[in-house]
Amino acid sequence: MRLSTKGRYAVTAMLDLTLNGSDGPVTLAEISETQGISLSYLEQLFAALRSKQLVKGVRGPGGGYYLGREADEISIADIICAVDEWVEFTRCGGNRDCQDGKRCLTHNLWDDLSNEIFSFLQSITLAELVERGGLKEHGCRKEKERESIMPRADTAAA
Amino acid sequence: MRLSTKGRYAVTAMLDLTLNGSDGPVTLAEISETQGISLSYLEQLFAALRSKQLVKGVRGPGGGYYLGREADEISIADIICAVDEWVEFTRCGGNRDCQDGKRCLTHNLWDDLSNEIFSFLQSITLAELVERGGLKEHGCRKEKERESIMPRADTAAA
DNA sequence: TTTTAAACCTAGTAAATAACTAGGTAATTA
DNA sequence: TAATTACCTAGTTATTTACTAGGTTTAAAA
Repeated sequence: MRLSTKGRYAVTAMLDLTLNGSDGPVTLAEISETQGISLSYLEQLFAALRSKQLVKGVRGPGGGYYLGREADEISIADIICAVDEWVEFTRCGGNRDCQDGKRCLTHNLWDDLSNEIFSFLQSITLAELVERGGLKEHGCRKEKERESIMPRADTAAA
Repeated sequence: MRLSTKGRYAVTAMLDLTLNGSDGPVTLAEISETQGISLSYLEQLFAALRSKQLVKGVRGPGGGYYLGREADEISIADIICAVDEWVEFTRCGGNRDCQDGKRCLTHNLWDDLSNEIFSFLQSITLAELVERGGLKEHGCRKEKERESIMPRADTAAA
């Protein structure tokens, strides 16, 4: 499991879909504007998300993106795995007898950690994240200002 | 908490010290040879480890490195934090009201995950790792071949 | 039917980092 | 005094991140 800002961007964008997708598709231009992520970078992230059926694209004017499944059926692990492809913590390529028939000494460590992180992220869905954050009421973009989910890079504290 | 091969190299090297440090200091040349990590890169890693008192250097012929504390008093988190300096998962710089007085929606998520990973790695010491791996008997480099702890990059499976 | 707004696609680029190389100096032992 | 080690500094290459620039399709709206 790899953890980077890339995966966090993807989670942020998916959260934006969750919050604002109830009345029509959300455009990447909107997400780009609100969350401060470049449009073309979002397109790349969404290409990966789409290939895993986590989002559905609608072309043409009035188009945009929907969640590919219900928000309570998409885990954070799903999202991160889609954009940050799995990188083994070990160098063994995943085979269990990497060291002359037995597993190398650190193998179990990184394996366990990897599982730990994965199950943590898999246990949290987009729906739960919205509930937990208590920000469900901010989702209606027709009546209120859209809201940034993550601080912008340029306004982040030093 | 950042997780990269850098931190894994450091853990591997520290494990080598743990296994082979019982009869005199271990040289970086030995670790470099056995674990397949470049000498100069090891020197950089050990500069960081030394600054955190995780290792003690002994200069001159017959010199090398010892563990800075007992193996059961050094956690994996200690090692990784020494070489992979902490990078916030959030962009908030750690302040709790990054989003107009309230915490951003993903803040708690990354915060929780970060804590999860940290406490996992903090709960495991070098000593435990050696016991768990059941490789304690391989530590005597005078009588047996030294053993690679992690597969070399060039021999790793494709 | 034309225009327009969006997804969708490809290639390239700048910045950061990881991992390494090269070439030293300083301390300690034999 | 010579050898061996830690210790230090300044580069270099490869990879990845995040972005830019330019397209093409699709479908709604004018």
